[in-house]
Amino acid sequence: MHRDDPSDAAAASPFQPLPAELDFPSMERRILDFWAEHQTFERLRAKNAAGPRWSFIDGPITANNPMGVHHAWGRTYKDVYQRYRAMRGYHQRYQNGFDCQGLWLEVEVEKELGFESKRDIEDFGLEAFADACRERVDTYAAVQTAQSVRLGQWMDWDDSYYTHADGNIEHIWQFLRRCHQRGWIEAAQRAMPWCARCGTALSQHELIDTYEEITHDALYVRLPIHGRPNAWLLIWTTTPWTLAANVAAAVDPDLTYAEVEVDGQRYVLAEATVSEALGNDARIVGRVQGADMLGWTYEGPFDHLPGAAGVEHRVIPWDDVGADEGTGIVHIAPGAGEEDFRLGQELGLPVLVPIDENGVYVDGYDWLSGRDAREVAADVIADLERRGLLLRAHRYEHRYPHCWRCQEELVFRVDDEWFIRADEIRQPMLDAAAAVRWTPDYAGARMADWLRNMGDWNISRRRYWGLPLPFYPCQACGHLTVIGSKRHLEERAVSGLEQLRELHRPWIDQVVIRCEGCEAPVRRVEAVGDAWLDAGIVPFSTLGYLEGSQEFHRWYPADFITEMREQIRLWFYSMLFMSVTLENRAPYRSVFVYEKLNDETGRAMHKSWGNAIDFGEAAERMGADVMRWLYAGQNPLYNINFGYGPATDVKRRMLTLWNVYSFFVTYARLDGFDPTAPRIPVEQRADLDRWALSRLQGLIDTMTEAMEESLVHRGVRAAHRFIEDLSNWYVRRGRRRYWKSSADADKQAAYQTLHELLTTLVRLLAPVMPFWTEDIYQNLVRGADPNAPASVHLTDWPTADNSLRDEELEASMDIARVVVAAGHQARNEAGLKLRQPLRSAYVSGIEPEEIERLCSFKAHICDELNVKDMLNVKEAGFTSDIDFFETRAKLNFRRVGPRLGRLSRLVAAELAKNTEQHERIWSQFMNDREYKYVLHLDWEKVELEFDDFVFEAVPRSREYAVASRDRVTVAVRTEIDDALRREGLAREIIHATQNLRRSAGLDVSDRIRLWIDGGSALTSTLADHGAEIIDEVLAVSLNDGSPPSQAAETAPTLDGEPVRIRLVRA
RNA sequence: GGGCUCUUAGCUCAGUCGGUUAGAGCGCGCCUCUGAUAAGGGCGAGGUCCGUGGUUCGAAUCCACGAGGGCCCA
Repeated sequence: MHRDDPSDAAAASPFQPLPAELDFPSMERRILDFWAEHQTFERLRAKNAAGPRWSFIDGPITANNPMGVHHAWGRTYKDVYQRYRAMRGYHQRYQNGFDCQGLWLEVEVEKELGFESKRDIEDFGLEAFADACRERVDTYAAVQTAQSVRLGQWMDWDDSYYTHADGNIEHIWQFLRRCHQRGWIEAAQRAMPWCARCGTALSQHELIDTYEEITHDALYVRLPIHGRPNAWLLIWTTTPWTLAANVAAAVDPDLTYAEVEVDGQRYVLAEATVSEALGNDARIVGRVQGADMLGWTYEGPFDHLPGAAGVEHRVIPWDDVGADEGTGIVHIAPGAGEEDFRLGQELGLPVLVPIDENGVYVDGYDWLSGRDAREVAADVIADLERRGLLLRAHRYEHRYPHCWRCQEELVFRVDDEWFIRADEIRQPMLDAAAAVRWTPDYAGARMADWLRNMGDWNISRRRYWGLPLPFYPCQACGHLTVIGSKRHLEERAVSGLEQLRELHRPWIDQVVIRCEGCEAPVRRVEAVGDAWLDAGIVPFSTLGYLEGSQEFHRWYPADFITEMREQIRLWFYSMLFMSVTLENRAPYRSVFVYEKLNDETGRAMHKSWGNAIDFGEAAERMGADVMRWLYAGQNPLYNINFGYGPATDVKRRMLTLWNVYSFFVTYARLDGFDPTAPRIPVEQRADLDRWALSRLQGLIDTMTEAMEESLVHRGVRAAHRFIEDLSNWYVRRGRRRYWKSSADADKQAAYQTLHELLTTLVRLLAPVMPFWTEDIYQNLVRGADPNAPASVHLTDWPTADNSLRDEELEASMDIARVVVAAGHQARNEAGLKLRQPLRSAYVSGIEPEEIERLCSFKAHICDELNVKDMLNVKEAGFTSDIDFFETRAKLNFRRVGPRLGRLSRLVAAELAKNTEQHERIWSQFMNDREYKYVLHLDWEKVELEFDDFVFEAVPRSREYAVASRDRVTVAVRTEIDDALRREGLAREIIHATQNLRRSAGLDVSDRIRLWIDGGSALTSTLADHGAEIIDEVLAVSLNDGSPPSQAAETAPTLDGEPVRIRLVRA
């Protein structure tokens, strides 16, 4: 340590000292204030206003609850890429979006108001309900905005779009009108998965992931076969309520059915199911093929009720009947089952729909009427039993779908629904999707698969707070009028316009229009639209498409969008559908898809499982930058495991950078380093500097490429490696350059280089870690140069300077580090403490040119390994008889393989047999590179040249500690003579004294008076190394007079010598 | 039943153009270094690269089949 009195320099330094600890949350709050105060975001937008455009569309977040940490993942991607584009000068929209209507909202508002059914909503009043929905949107849009700001996301928050806005609705109307003009809109009866609580059908994409294991009552029911006394069809069902809708019984024509007699009654069922259904005692008295049963008729289970009367129940064929469970005879209720309905359509079966939209039996079903279908199982069982139709009932566990919003069990129900026919647009959508760049690319395949399989789009929901479908079917002429805009509505309206507050129920329902077919007055259908219409229209509605705005053509299609993978079949799909319909092309050029967020053990997060992490709490505990780094570093192919454990990991890595930063600031202050001083030309700087700057250029390229390809995690990983190198090699190797007392050019070069490395690094990391990089930038750049851009986010993205690239230097440094690692290993294995200097280290196994280049790092290697000299084997005069390693020759398969083919194995084996020759082969090549080694096999000879070999050294130690890694072998001479021993002792003393200084609470730059006593070894050590010790520990005197009684003291045993060290501040 | 995808150390994951000794981080144990360091370095334990077959001089890597997980469709 050599330090001059630093106090004046530090006081004048432009760099502020660092706090003791890196505290992300408090630093981030400070930076948020800073940005607000300086209007940094506004200045960024102004700066780029004339730049090229980069168009991004924000997928709307449902403004329904506070945002979760999974939203924060996606928002981090959005912010990272927008910030990167901003640093490259792109003009952007920065428009955030909220999803504001649909079933999501309604269900939450219902919960809030304590409602249990649609009737509660009707009683409450649609107007009041709409107001409540609106209010919830306002509340949570504000909450989510504040949270996003906290995350560091930069958006034009005052310009957010809302999908419940009239403008958004009008654009959807326009889309629907275009669909209608092409003949794609139709109302049709379909069996739909139905939520009785929500009172509406669900579409196919809402059914996914909703199956849960559940126990139901399963029934064996016997039904009398017409014309065959005492003969019964035995059917099995797990949904007793659907028996009232039975119209047929399906059998597999290829299956063999058994007639079984029990208690004088004959049952027909599939032979394979007999013992399961009737027990092992059942006696088979006859057999019949399924095909022969077709045309039988039977009496239905509820034929006596008016609602089910008058239906002829037949036995019908169906290939999908299985004998795995049940009886091989399937109860068919086309009005209450999806497959049943399809089968019924094919065969022209009647459709009985016994329940209304709330799941309640309609009139005509006697005691069932008015009762909830989900609650009648026990009574149906009792009723059947009383009427002698029940054979037995049992509990049955199976997977059954639930409503994804309210968790109620779903039923299937036939109803009139509105659809957009998909067949005509399928191919154009496939074509449009094929032109999109999907990242990762499997997402494109997924979309194509979805499109090939998509059914007609069910767009109607029997709800309230949603897009009002602009469908006006005319009772008089049958024409369907589809309104395409508010103006269109005004043109056709005959009444109700005056009360039209907004395009929502109940107001819109009051507007009556003239039919476009016959001018008769027509009312709107009551249904509202699928919420994916709301989100899908956003590329148009937010750009004034309907008004023919210029903005639309400037920003459409989007350059980039990103959301979770599930959005392929949701938002990406609905946008694509609408955009292909309106403009015949995809609304986005590239799409980035990421996976799911789980807790840190890999389990899904659920509030009820107690493993969900609140965003606000996470931001305050780990910090937004740490979260962002964690998200950005994730490989998007895999689910992310998010939690405080992984965050601690990230923070530890950040600490590495913090240490480098802190090191720089500490010494730059002491030395009064001025970053605005003239730069020392790079070619005049130390190899270490040139190496680090070269590495930096590589990092710039890697980061840039990662950002351009939307694979930021690659950049994050490269940055991580760079930070490791910066700390564990550049600073570790270079730290003495900052300590020396003279202010020479090398010291200046060291400061300049580290300053450049840090300030460039923070620009590269600014998109990922906007807060901390700003903090560092303000201190390292703005503090010293008021003319620099006011924020790191107002600087330009770094570009690599190829003149600073030196790949040879990087390669050599890599080898030097391998040599150091091998040397450490050798010393360690021999039990030689690093503090003990040794005479020499020998390096072998690498090419002569590499050795040569390595010699320029000799000082680093010697210092790291604490040896006096590093020699390569050749210059040390060793030849083939050296005794600490031997050379092995192996085949270079990469070269030899293609040439020799099958023979290469034999050659390799032959070579391995004669290891004693390897040394000779090596020296032949060393003497003459053109030498050809000829290997004689039994039947032919093979000629091998230098490049056909790989040479490596194998340790064979004696007086040397030897270790090999990669192809490098390092041997350290283990002999310790007296001079080395004294030097080792001196270093022990320095180390002990430094520890004593620290424990005595001295400052790094304090001077001391020092006293050391001990035996004769110590005396001779002080004679040889006293000056060095004085120098290192900043002593002004050694053993001068007697120490005061308050002197700090330590008395260790060093290298077997008892030593006493005392010191006081000078 | 069909499609997409994944499977590498106890955990989380790298592994480029196929090249013969498969790596990192975390965790664990031992050692070590340290006046930037809640750090760093070394060693150790820990691998059927999911399995089988094929292509190839050579397979974690390419192909086929199979198993298991995830997702999607039916």
